[in-house]
Amino acid sequence: MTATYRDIKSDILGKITRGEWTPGSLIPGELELAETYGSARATVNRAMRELAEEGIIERKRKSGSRVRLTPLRQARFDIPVIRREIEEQGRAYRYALVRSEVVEAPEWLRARLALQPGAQVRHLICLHLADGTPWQHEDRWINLALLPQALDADFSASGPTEWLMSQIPFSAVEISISATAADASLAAHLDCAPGEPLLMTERSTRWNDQMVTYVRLIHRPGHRMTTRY
Amino acid sequence: MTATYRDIKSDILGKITRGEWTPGSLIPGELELAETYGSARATVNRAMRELAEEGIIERKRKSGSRVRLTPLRQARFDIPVIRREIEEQGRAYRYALVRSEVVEAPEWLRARLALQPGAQVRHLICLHLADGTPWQHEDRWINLALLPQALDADFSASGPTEWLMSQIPFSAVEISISATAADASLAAHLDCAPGEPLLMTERSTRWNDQMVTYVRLIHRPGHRMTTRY
DNA sequence: ATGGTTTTCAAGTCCAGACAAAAAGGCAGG
DNA sequence: CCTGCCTTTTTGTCTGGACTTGAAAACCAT
Repeated sequence: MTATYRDIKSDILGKITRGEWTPGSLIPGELELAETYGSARATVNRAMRELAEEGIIERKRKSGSRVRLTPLRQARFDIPVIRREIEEQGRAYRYALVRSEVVEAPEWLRARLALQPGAQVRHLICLHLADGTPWQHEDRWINLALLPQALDADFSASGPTEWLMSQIPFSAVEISISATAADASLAAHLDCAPGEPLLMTERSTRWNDQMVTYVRLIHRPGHRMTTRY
Repeated sequence: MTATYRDIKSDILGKITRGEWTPGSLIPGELELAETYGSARATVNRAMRELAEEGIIERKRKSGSRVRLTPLRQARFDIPVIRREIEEQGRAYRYALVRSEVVEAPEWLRARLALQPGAQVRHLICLHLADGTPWQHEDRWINLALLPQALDADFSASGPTEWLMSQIPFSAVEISISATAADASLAAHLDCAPGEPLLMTERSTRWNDQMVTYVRLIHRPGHRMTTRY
């Protein structure tokens, strides 16, 4: 019958959304709240900590907790494993390897991955399809200095993403989203008009301060990433 | 000198990224870990809980915790308050109201906001500029049935986003990102070529199952949303 | 075998108390 | 007035103990 940290959390959130505690105002201290809710301070602490993580309130030692003036909105998108994303829609997933080569890293990639001049990379272009229609275009570069196994790996049957997940642990990732226009090759692969606006996700994966792989994922025309909270 | 939950967390993460504990494998139980680290179970619990939140491991009662086979990657983007985003770059923020009208909600908006036929909405088009160059185009619709104050509010000096934050508490938000092409009007406002691919963020804000506002934010050409982890 | 019931185990939560660490505010000396 | 030190307040974390809950597994009767 006693208050759970969830109860406390939603009660506080209620007070904020109902306007009882206005943005910028100071929230009672943990000790006081623990008393009013009849719980331990640790329980109040957890409730408040989670609210802070969610960007609702701001906490500082000595000064106390206050309602954020600008509720820091953050969107969390799941980066799905593409095979699963498609199969969960009840559609048939198909993978196709468009191109595979081992080359010296071009200038722009060297800059991005901080590679030595002359470094070898494996470059792959793949297509992911749902019920036969193109879903995503994958342009993948793998650092062979760090992942020599990638030289012999066979990507004709399944994509490099799944292979990579079994090969490397990761330590840091940078994701970036932007819009780009379809060039001739993209248009052909994604079955759309040249110049069509497309959503692009770029991802660099790092391990111990070394870049392992860089991928440019171009989504099918009209694709949208959605999240709710 | 004793292990903190952070120590434990990073040690476990290390074991996973180094491959000592492989994807799918079972992690020792909290009690056992507490013993090996010489800490209380609650401390181990916090470490493990956070790892689970971050999608590194998967926990189930009775079965125990195991390393996720597909490390659920999720990207978290901060949705900045635009004024601040620009000012933090040391650039001058400027706001301009392009258009303001009160109209009957068009069909597509009614469908999206679940409005009654004939419902009145306030429609605003604004521009946010950094050092005089266009940064973001805001196309905002406000439900007047829910927010009648919006009828009289003056948006000529500052944007509706900041006004709204002071007016409504929020309860649920849906954010969606996609790519779109610049039409003639967008091209003129954002100072780019028609047809140029642009990143678009759409946001619907709800309060108590009623749609309060819908906004379509079009970012300047070349804009990218980035996150790291 | 089959389906329902009980056991058992691991995670989930809570508590009361303790100490640590950050930071604001006050105080003293220059 | 400024500077550095000390005190106090508040959050941050840890402990060792307890009870709760969900789900797998074992048991039992059909």
